[in-house]
Amino acid sequence: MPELPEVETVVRVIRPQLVGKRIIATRLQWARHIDRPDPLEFQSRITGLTFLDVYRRAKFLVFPLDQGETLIIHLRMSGHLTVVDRAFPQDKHTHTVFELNTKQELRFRDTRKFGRVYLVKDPQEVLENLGPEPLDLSFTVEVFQQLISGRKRALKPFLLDQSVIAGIGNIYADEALFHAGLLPTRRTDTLAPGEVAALHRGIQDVLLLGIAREGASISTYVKPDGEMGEMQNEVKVFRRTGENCYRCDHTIERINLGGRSTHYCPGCQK
DNA sequence: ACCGGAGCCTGTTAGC
DNA sequence: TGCTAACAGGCTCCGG
Repeated sequence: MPELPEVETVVRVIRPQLVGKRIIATRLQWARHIDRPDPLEFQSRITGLTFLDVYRRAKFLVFPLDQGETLIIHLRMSGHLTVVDRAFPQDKHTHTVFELNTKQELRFRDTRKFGRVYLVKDPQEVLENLGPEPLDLSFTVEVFQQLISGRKRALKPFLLDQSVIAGIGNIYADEALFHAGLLPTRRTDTLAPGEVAALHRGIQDVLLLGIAREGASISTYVKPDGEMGEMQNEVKVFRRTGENCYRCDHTIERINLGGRSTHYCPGCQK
């Protein structure tokens, strides 16, 4: 499941492959991928436009084009982006394709069809409800404390709320809580200042490690070239139910919290 | 403000 | 071994 580090990895790989190239045609083979505008308008507006840049905002990939248009893609659960030669065999779950002026294609493969594609004049229309980027220099402990203040909520759903902090998903939420030594069921209004700082640190540590390891190939995620990331080898609790904690002698447990499977060490996390 | 549930999807896994 | 049913998971919408 692509989260901030996985999406960042995708951006770093495909940015140099796309910038300066022009879309000469699209193949929309499962039209519901296109969130807006309607597929016909999408196709006519995007054809002929050139990629000016590629960047990440939370788990969204943002592609500024010329003519004041911006393409935005969210990979959700199983989305995968790759730039390949047109002759390269197409996977059966590739539903949306952008043909380039270089005999190459940007292909969006998405087995579970949860992903979404947007073409907008103003990116804020799609991105406006997102909280701060947890790796921005402006995301200080003080800012994080401010986000926590006044809320009464279990830490796990708090971390997953994209309008509070943007980019964390199920894997990195569980890992950040383990790094901070905090139970996922702890409530935001019970944290001491030192615990807030530990959680802030835990979030940044696991996300930076995830980027350094080029993402976690745990369910379906692989890098654009099809190779696995390395972050799955660094994971301390996620999907380690019943296995021993690396730090103490307790067994990793799994509960359901806010409709999400949640993994933690009952020995290390308080 | 927060919680729970439904819905969207299909490959994988658990259970018989 | 082979089948079916439940599950996973990000996000949105809805009602409480």
